[in-house]
Amino acid sequence: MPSSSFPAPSKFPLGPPAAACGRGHSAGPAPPAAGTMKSAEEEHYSYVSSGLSSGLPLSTAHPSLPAPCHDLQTSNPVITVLPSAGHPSGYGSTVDSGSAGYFLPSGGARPNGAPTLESPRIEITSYLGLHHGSNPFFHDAEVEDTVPGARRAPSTATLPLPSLEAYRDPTCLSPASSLSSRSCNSEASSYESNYSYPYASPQTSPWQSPCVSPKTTEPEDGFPRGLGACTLLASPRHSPSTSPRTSVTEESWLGAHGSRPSSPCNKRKYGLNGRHASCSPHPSPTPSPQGSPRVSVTDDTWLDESTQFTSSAIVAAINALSTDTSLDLGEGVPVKARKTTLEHTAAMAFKVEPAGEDPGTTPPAAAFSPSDFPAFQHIRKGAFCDQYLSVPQASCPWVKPKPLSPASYMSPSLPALDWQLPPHSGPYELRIEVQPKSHHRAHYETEGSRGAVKASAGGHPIVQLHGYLENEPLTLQLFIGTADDRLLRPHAFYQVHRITGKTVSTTSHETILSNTKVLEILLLPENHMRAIIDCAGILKLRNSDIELRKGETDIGRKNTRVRLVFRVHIPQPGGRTLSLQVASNPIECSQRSAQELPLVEKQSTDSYLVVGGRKMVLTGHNFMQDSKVIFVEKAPDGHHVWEMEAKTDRELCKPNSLVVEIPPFRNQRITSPVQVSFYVCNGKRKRSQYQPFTYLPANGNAVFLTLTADTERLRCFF
DNA sequence: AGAGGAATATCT
DNA sequence: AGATATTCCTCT
Repeated sequence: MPSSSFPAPSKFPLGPPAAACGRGHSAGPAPPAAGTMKSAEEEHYSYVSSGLSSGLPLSTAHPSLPAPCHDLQTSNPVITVLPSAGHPSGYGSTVDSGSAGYFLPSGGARPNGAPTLESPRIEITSYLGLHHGSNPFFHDAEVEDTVPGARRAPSTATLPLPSLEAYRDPTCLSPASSLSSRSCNSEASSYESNYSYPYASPQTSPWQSPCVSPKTTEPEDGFPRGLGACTLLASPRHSPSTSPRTSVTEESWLGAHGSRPSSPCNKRKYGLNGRHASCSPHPSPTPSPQGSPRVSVTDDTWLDESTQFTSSAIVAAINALSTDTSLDLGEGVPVKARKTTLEHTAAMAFKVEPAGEDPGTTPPAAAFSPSDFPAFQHIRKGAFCDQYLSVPQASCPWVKPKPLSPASYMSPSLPALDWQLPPHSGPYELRIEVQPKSHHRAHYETEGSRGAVKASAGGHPIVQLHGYLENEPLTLQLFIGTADDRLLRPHAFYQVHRITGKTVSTTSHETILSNTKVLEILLLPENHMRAIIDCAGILKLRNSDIELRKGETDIGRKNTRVRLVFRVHIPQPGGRTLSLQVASNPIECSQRSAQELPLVEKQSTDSYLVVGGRKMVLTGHNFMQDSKVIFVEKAPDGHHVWEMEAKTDRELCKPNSLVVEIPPFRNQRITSPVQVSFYVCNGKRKRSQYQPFTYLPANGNAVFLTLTADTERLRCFF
């Protein structure tokens, strides 16, 4: 089994498409402009194309689809995909066996396979309500492929869409869908997306239309892969004509882009107007409540991964779903406004909301089986793509399609990237043997690569699949996922960046699922199904670009932590496929992390003359350009304290080191011992920035300055 | 390419 | 004013 292939990405690089799917469908952000939206139905129709294309399996391809599972089990459900062809039912429905279940995010499939939603059409109502219907999260793991037809039903659902628009700026309205970062993601999963499509998430619909630019629709793109779906079709809906946005061409987009909007709002507006004219109008003064569902996650918030599967996990999941969509309770405060941190709390609580939105969660997807709507699959991409604002490719270099690697194959039915999968099932366990460093500065498209993610102890992360005894190599997929407290999903603001070169020992192949770039790495039996991940860097996309995408509800500001997400699809007897997934520890991707509190690990000497003006070298971490060293003298009486800033010799400073000149002590006339200490501060920050640095000598004693009788020569013993 | 640092630009 | 986000520069 080689690999899985991803559906072809759509043309858009950025594409929200995928995301769109996920989210949109599910939760649906409410489309701001209703007008723009097409009816859900339409969407469906549009999709029509044939089913998925099949992937091309290489050796083992499995067409099967993922199935959601219900069980939450802590463990994780596994998803198996059945190849079956045919029937629709399966897709989300059945649960399969055992193991696995995995959660679907929003989808609503039912265990039995029946999609939760049934009606074919999607109603897009915007309201909050939502429902998701059933909990989308859990579905049976296995998914069978069913016939396309079968599945379709799912559609049903009304997607609750919150009013998405509201979400960000009233004016701007973004598409809303909330899903956070994932929004895109959702799409990412191609399959699912497909499935989801039918639903048209609220968000989707509305936006889509506008979005759909003709081009998007085009298949082109180049991505032949899998699903090509995108190509799909230009579904009618997409037809440019239809959509207002048509007018907006990339160019226009570019133009807009070109000059980055300074503020998000502007951008958005721009986007809206331009693209979605319709939207603009809408901007209801009142932001729709729902607007953005997603609460943005802030740094603060994230939880451990572990939680995800626990009961709390469930809750979390729910929250997650809701989150995105969430309408804020309040009102339509733009998501951004909200900002992260807080939100959690409150937000979460109620989040449950409409499911749909969350891309990440997107349960909906699960619900549908591709089979049901073959066409959809394609659609999804296409649709999605369209829906999102297309980003100029230029801006999204990473989007470029690449040739399939041999290993890859497209399987139409692999679980969407925002589906929650277990790390182990039966004899198999996908494990991260060596975790990545907790910090990796991502690079912007305007910069050169900043290299591969490394392991904290040097070297690179290592992933291994245990329990696999076959002789066939498998494809390990890697994408950048979120690290917040909501369900794991592709990160909208970061993409994995493939690194090649002589220093890279692991070859990889790049594909795009939905809006998510995925790196495919072979796991070879001869290597014990173990791979050294030295080919994965992290690309940061501009917040403003991503936030403009339709359906994207996450905000990028302060959303700088990610996780490396690894997946493997193991063919099972009977044609099913077992999908396992494991995520790394969180990785802080901003430069600022390096600006955190300075830490002195050691100083150049432990004893030397300090007569005014001796240089001392401090080595540690997080020293910055403006780091200052403040010496503090405390008189014997303990009441007289003087602080003095040491001069820093920048020319002699090297990374992670500070060369400072110890200032002459004020109390030179004091003949008794004077306690001296110093601390290092970065930037202009004051309190929080100042990190009283307690210098502790090796023996654990405090720092004392012993003044000799002659006082001219002071000896400092640390 | 791969880093590290920092100037600027943008929010909050 | 501060905190963050992006873009630039420089160096190896």
